[in-house]
Amino acid sequence: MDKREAILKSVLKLVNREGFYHLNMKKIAQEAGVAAGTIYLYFKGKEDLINALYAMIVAEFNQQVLEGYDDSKTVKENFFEMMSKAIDFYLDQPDNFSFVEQYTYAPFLFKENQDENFLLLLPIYKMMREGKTAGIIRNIPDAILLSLIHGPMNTIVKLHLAHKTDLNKKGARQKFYEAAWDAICA
Amino acid sequence: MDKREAILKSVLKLVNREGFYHLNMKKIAQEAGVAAGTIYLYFKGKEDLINALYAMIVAEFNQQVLEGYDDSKTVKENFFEMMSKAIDFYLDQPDNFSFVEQYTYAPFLFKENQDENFLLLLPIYKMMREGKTAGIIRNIPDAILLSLIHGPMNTIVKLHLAHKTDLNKKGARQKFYEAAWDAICA
Amino acid sequence: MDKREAILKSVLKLVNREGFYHLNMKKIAQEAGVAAGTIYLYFKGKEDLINALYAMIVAEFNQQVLEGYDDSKTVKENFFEMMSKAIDFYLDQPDNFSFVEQYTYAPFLFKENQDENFLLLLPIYKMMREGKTAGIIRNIPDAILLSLIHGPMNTIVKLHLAHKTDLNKKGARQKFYEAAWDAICA
Amino acid sequence: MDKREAILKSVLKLVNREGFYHLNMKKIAQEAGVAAGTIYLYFKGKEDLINALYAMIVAEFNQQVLEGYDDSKTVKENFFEMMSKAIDFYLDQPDNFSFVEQYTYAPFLFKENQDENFLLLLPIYKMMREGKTAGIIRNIPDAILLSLIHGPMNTIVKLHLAHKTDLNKKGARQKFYEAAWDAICA
DNA sequence: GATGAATGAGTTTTCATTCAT
DNA sequence: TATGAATGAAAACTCATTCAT
Repeated sequence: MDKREAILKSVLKLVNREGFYHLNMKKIAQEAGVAAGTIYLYFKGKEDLINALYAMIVAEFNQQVLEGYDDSKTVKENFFEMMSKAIDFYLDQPDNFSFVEQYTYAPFLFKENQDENFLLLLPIYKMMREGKTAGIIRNIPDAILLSLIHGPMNTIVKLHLAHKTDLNKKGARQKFYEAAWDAICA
Repeated sequence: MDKREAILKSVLKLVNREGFYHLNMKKIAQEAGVAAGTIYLYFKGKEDLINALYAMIVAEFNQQVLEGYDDSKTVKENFFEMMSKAIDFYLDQPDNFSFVEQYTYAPFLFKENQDENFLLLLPIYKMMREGKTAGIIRNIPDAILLSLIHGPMNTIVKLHLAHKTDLNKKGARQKFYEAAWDAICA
Repeated sequence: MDKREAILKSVLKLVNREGFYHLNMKKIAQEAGVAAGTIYLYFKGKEDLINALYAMIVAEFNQQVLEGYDDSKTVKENFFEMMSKAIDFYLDQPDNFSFVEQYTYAPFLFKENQDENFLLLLPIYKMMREGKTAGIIRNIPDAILLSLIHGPMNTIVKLHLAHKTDLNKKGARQKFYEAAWDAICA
Repeated sequence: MDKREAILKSVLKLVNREGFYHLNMKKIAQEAGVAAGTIYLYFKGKEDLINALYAMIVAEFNQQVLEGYDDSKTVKENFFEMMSKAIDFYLDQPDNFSFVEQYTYAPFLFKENQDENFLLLLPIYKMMREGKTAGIIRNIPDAILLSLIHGPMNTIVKLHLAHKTDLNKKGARQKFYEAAWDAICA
């Protein structure tokens, strides 16, 4: 495998397994099967490495979620589709979820710009605006809508990954989507 | 002030200001106005200190949220009341929010037991069960309900603290409560 | 002994014994009989440590050389006295010489300000100006005079320390002073 | 250009620009426009490279300085000529000066034999001995004479390169030569 | 000959914890 | 109780050198 890729993957694995706190360059190198110095051929340092990983995940997430978006479908259908894609993304690669959560809540850890926390939410914004224009989605502030979409999705994934629920159980997701939809539909 | 208290408060302040990653015992001592060694008179070590702080916040949170709970009120009233109390808790002491979020998403950082992540959700569980029994709340799995309550609350506080919305604006909270309620009511 | 002092002395010893190139914090700590981390209690880092040592030596040198200066003496007497004091300074503490030489010729190693290279020459400037005013010293540019004073002194010390000559041999210094004086006197 | 040559030149440039301390093989390679590994085709390692460069400069210096030497001229004329050639050497290629100085004062850095420090002084020794034999130069120890010749020359070049004086100014050199001569002539 | 990715030992620096006062 | 200087293990990072291509 490409070494840069291997290093990023090993960070992902380690952050998920042991948390940011226990992450160190030696472990990353070992997990990736490279020498410690090799990391510095691909990244300026720990910070750069972490940021690069976050950027990669965000890009993949947005791409995958927006993939499900189809202008010819109804807002509700798009909402369900996006929820579905987003949940799939994290369920397929649970490490991504853990990493993103830890990254998001680590103020000034590895980022200058707090706003990038919200990069992950871009697909949601798109849908929200279209729904409000069409009068299908409640006319309440964007931030509130956002919280009603992102919040439940985030928490349900967390609960699933903590084995507090099983989103793969038949009907489970449908119920969730419907309920979440009721919070935002006009 | 009591030294133990001062130390806990300074952890809270520092985690919020600089994040877990940049937290260290010297800074904690300085911020608290005590000597580094003094911390060890009150806590076994860094881990114990962090855990003690988390426990303290959880206790305060649960107490404050459950304070608003009144068996003679309707489920919806109790829901609104709880949401309100929970949001107040974090808006009054924003450092608590940042700390709890970071603590929660730092797997195996300072805790063995992942379950304590969910200690904060105890008040919600109480309400949920009563509402379902009374047929007022949707008969869907607890975890899904939980995600529909905790998720939005969590996200809206985050957005407020990031100045992406203002929960103190007239009507803002009411709209939020109503929407969140629609997601869980039968 | 004072630990800060011990650390500075051990840098001096090591730079003289092995050169800047082989200097490292571990060796400094060992030589000083302290833990590696202790150095950082007294100095911000390696750079700060080196600069502090240089500043200390310059201060000692200037103090010792100017001590011999007496306004009631002739310029020539003062010249001899200063040469003598300067040579004594380095012969008594030969490590100082090696350190200062290496520091001086290490561009951008540990210093921003190239001008501080010339701090050591302050006593010479004083004497030069007075001698020129009195018409006893040649009326040629300061820099040339400086080179005729500092240059020989510097080289003779180097040769002595390299055992190429012996400045303690009877009459040796006197001959040197006289010759050096002939270069600058009118 | 010849690669070996390019590598040597790039060391010279880098040592002058950033000092020995910041010199490293990667920078050398980049500056020379070759791959890091290529250096090892021409030199055994860093030490060998540095020593080769020093040897090259010494050879060039001695050749250039001795070029001006003419047995049919007077000792004084030869002295002036040598001073002139030596100063020209460093003023034409200032990097040489910085390199030689740093090399000289880095004990045990790259050389076993301290005596090679004095290789540069060979031309001076030649003149000195002839002058003493002829009774034109003071009958004082060689080392003292050496310090009176090499010392001022060294310092004046340093001051010139540090822009503290200008040896190209009309008459400047002549004054310097005369003064330096007065220190050594009988 | 030439490359430059890879190595890993070595370096600087940090920091939780201890302990003499 | 309280201190804070001191520790030293562990962390991030550097860099001379090698070697497969």
